[in-house]
Amino acid sequence: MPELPEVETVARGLRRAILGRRIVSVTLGKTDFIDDPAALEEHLPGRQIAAVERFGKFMLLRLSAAAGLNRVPTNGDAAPAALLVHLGMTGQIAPMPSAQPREKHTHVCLLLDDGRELRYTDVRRFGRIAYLTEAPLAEELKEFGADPLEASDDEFASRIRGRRARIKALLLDQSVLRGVGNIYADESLWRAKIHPARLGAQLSKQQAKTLRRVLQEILQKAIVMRGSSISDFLDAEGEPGEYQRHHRAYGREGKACYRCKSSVRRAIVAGRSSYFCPKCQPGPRGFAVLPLRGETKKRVKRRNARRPSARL
DNA sequence: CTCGATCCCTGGACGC
DNA sequence: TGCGTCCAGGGATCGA
Repeated sequence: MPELPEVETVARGLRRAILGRRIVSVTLGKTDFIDDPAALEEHLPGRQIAAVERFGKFMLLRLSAAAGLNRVPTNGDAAPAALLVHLGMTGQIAPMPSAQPREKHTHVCLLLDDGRELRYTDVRRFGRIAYLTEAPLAEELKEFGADPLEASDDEFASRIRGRRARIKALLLDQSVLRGVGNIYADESLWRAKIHPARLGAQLSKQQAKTLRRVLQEILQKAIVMRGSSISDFLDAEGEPGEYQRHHRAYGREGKACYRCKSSVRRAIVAGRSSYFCPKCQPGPRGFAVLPLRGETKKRVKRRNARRPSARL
């Protein structure tokens, strides 16, 4: 769920919190989502966190040469490197007092030189962590598309309008644009009044232009609001975001469209639940919309039974 | 090139 | 109450 705005929020928090700190030691839990766990244990201790960057949905902890060494390292640690961190669906990363008990599903702990621990927790382990030196890192990053906040009109249009894939699939494709996920894809398509199943090549120049503009506006506003907390997203300070209150399509199945009051519907596009207004965002002929799975009397009754105060 | 299907993983919602 | 099932979805991978 963490997409560009959420990752940007976490990266900014980390920048404030751990920039310049030195890593003292490494403790690992489950490691099946880590590229090369042994490399973390071997190369992180002694390194200084020189920068925290966001690249699409990745965070990049830039590591400078091991500090204060009285000998030349023989394992390559004199050269710059980076820790690549992807939060997947449920990843969280934050510095904590070492004395604080570790949360369940904590899989990486980096003890810092100020006594705190930078902890990575990830219930579902859809995230990814990798220690990379410069060449492999460059190799890794070159596969990705444009940053949606930086792409020009022309670049955006050429990446979208030259493709026969569905616009939703293109927005989600990290090799086309880096950082957009399911929420911000649906939100930008709603605002641009484009159905998610339209083909990239089908968009007019004007539609591509509009889509780029609203996508940037939405991402920027979401960053200001510190992202969307729909499941369990928390930033590096442990705070939820606020942008979920501004969602106009995502998760609003059966609710009234903010523009035309039609019922927002859901369909599977590019293998993902996609929310849109069937009136504002007309779809290809005969495009299948899923039957509403909204409120049944039974569900309302059940919820009220759990939370009686919800009726007041 | 593009598609859908399948897998990874866990917890919460739901139905019976 | 408890148990089984489905769903959430970013990404990799594979076959059509």
